Amino acid sequence: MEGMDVDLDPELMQKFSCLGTTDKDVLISEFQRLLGFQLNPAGCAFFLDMTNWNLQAAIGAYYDFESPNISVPSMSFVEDVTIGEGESIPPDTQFIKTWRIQNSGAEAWPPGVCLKYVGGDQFGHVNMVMVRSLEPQEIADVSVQMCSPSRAGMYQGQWRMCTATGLYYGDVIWVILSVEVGGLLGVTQQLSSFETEFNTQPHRKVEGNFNPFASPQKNRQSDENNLKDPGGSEFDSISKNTWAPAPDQTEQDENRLSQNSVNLSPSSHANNLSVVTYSKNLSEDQTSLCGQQWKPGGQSADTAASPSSMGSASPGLSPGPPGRLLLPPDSALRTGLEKAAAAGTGPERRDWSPSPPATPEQGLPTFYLSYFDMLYPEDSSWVAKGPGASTRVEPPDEPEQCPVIDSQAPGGSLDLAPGGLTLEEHSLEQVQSMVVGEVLKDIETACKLLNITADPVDWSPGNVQKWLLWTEHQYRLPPVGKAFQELGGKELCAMSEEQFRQRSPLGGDVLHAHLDIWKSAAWMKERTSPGAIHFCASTSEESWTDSEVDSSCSGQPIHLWQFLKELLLKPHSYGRFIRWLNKEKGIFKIEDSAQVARLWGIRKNRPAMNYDKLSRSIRQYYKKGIIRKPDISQRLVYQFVHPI
DNA sequence: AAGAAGGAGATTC
DNA sequence: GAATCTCCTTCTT
Repeated sequence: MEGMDVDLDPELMQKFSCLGTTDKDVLISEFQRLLGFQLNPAGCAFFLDMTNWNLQAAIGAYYDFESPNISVPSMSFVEDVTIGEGESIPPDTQFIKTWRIQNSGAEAWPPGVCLKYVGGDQFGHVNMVMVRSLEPQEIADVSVQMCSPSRAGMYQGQWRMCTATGLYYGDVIWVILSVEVGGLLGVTQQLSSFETEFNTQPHRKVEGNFNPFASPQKNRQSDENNLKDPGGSEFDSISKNTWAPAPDQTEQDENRLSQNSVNLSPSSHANNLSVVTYSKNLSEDQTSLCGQQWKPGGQSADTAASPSSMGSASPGLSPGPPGRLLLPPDSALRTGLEKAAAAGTGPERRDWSPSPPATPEQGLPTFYLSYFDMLYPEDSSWVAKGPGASTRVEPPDEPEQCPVIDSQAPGGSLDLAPGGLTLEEHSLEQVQSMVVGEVLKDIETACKLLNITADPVDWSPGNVQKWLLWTEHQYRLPPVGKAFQELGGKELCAMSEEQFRQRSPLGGDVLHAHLDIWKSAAWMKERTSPGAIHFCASTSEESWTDSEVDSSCSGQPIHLWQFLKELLLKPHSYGRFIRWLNKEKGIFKIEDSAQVARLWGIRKNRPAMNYDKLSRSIRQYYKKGIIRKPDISQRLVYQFVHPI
């Protein structure tokens, strides 16, 4: 972090000098302009490269690295004005969601800030509303016009304030929607609209006690129970730990530690785990660890800890206490995780939530520590014995069912869950097994996308290269180039960490750690289902349920339409690249054409793949009756002719 | 400028 | 030969 612009690696400088594409030049100039020309082009290129040439992410990275003391606006969620906890809404109903928020900082917000949809369900087409610059401590209501989904169930979406330069700040605020036939809220709102001016102006100032729909009591209770907390979301507490700790917040966090709050979907989709977060009063040493105290391979820590990878949390596989988890007791996973955690390398899970990933406040290392702590209760005071912590497990991607298991257990509770475990232990076990499941799913997904087996030992040199490319990309590792060329899986697995480091001084140890995770996962899989390591037979209920789509193990080359469905079936992992607009009708939208093309290129081993080519292939489906443009044609929106 | 549409030859399996 | 991949032109947003 320190001296980033001073001591740029000569190799990187060389790379920068070779960056000749117009696109990159444009990005560099735009980046430079947005930063007020504080940074030279090489420095701009560094941050852009680090963030996969995502301008917004690069800006976040820059502020994180270069300006730790920069004043970031503060925003605290005050309460839900409309759509409080326990209120239901009928399907397909327009409504206004209003939050009450406060500028909790000491400075007025900069002009041009907005509230942006960052994850979960969007409920309609609005994904952003401009918000007036609030003065310090000023409270305002922000409203968004939304429409409830057509199917009953629990839904949730996340929104967050964002500056004009793309810097996310403040609490992640939530829309929790219970859609029920006969739900009253929409009716209430509609009726109220006759009497009361609708709160549609996003920056309407609060006047008096105007709040036709609020149920503050319920909201408050709901906050304490689970999904939100009154003083700020879990993200906020994390962000404050990693960004700009506020004494008040710390105090609040400590106070909040008197409860454990675990929301688990009964379906226990392991995917949920990627968004496990918890409010924890991180000790100073933990916080400093989050701050990249541990630096594998010197510079790699800085590189790998790119904030671009921070907005996500995939735990990596971890062994637990022997006998408690299904992991090999002698697994090297802990080491691997520890390093991955400390390096701040996290898979680029852009869907889970308060993305985008590159906000400086979302310290991925913190998330990793979260998992790490969870899996090692003896090392931490998390659920089992902490003075308290709040853990949140997101509702599933398919939100038809989202009951909440609320383990509101005050510290020291000895409530017994079935099996004689304390409630905390029970929750911990649930979380642990979900973490494991999550990692297995990550690996499974990678296997399918890369068309490789799960067991690294079986990899051909080509597979190894794919895996390396994938891991570099996912974890933002410096490219290893030809360092592992010609190596097969066996050779790779036989290599020590030191050998990894020798071949790739900048990220070899992290690569080694991730390979360990794969090895252990394969080991585990073999133990549980001998001879079936290839994830062909999905065991989870939601994983690749559409068998016609799952061609990766059939030996047949995958079709583009199948690949697209694969991505769509994994909104948890790829929702930021491609997502359903209307699953029933098969209408989907490519949100990030470049990334989808890139994934397709990886899958087909076509490095030169781009959206132009991919879209041409999609268009070939028009006459075959596989994909078409929807009736109302929109850019990047397509429709499967025969939806599932 | 990016995306959409579609022609046409090349490539891969 | 099917299914892209690649390159291209033209048009639209």
